[in-house]
Amino acid sequence: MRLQQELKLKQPLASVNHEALLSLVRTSSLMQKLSDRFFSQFGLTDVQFNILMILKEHGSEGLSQQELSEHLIVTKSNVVGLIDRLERTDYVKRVSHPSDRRFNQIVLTPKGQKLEAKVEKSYFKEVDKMMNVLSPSEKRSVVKAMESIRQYIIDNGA
Amino acid sequence: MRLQQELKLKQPLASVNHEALLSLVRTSSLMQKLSDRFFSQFGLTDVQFNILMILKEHGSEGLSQQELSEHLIVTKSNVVGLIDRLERTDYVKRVSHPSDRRFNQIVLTPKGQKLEAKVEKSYFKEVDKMMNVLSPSEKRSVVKAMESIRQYIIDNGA
DNA sequence: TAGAAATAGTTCATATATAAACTGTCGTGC
DNA sequence: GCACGACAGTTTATATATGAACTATTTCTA
Repeated sequence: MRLQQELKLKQPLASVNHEALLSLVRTSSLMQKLSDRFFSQFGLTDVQFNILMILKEHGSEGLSQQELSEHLIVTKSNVVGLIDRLERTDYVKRVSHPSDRRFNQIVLTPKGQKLEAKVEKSYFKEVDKMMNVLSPSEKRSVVKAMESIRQYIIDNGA
Repeated sequence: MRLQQELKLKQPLASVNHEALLSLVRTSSLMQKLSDRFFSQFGLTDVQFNILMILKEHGSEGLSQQELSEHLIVTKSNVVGLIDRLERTDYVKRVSHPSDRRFNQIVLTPKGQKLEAKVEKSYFKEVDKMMNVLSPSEKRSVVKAMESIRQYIIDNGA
């Protein structure tokens, strides 16, 4: 559907720049909702699955909450609650760092590892289904455009 | 910066599809943060400004909370709090529909109109600055790609 | 080495978001 | 004309997110 209709605008969008921006924002908002629905099948949220994937990559060493907050680009205060909830469901645990008691090492439990492996399979299938609506050259073009926008944001003090 | 570094991945991304998806998600997350910082100058959030813009377009008739929730693609229960907060700061008001007391018509106050006009100018300048990192053909390509993805999501029951 | 600065994590107040259960109002059909 | 269904809005419990103020621990420095 055309963006103008989707946004229920009375007037066409005056600026191509605004149209491009809104089309990005709108699309990622819908992708968010699709992913919420997908992960809720497994009793997870998208953020929780993302944490499980990141922790899997870091094995038994795990990551500190500070490091996790940098991976997720969220504040450390947010991470407290995220880990609280994942600990309650026994998917991750906090392990005290042996030589620096300021740190928690967050690691997957066996239960968390099992769930991650199971969900990951399904997840990549869904990703392929969705992204294959784009041709290979469209994908490259999107990746490149997104990189330019992120560079602008970083240069402007993100 | 390359996505792999930004996401602090140990391994390169295995799939182009996943790379394209993460590059979208990451970019919109950073755009969100940039826009948070921008609107906080004016004591607003991005969502609040979006509501002011939508209401401006609908003048003295306003919109019901239900209609607003469709514009914003959020649930009606979310709209309750959004309007509560905008009413507290006197930027919008709830007006009872004259012939159907189930409806609230949400309209801008004069204070809200003034703020919207002021912020809008600045906002479009920032949008132009950011989106002009893309060439016209890149913008068209992004708009087209985003439309394809949204179509997929809608077809898959968004 | 004692005090200050830096760092990791937590808590609190607040904003945004959902789903489910609820209230109040309006129409329709019998 | 009244019961029932549909619809608008609200409330509640929960998840995600921020910034500011706080505690505990470690490190740096005077």
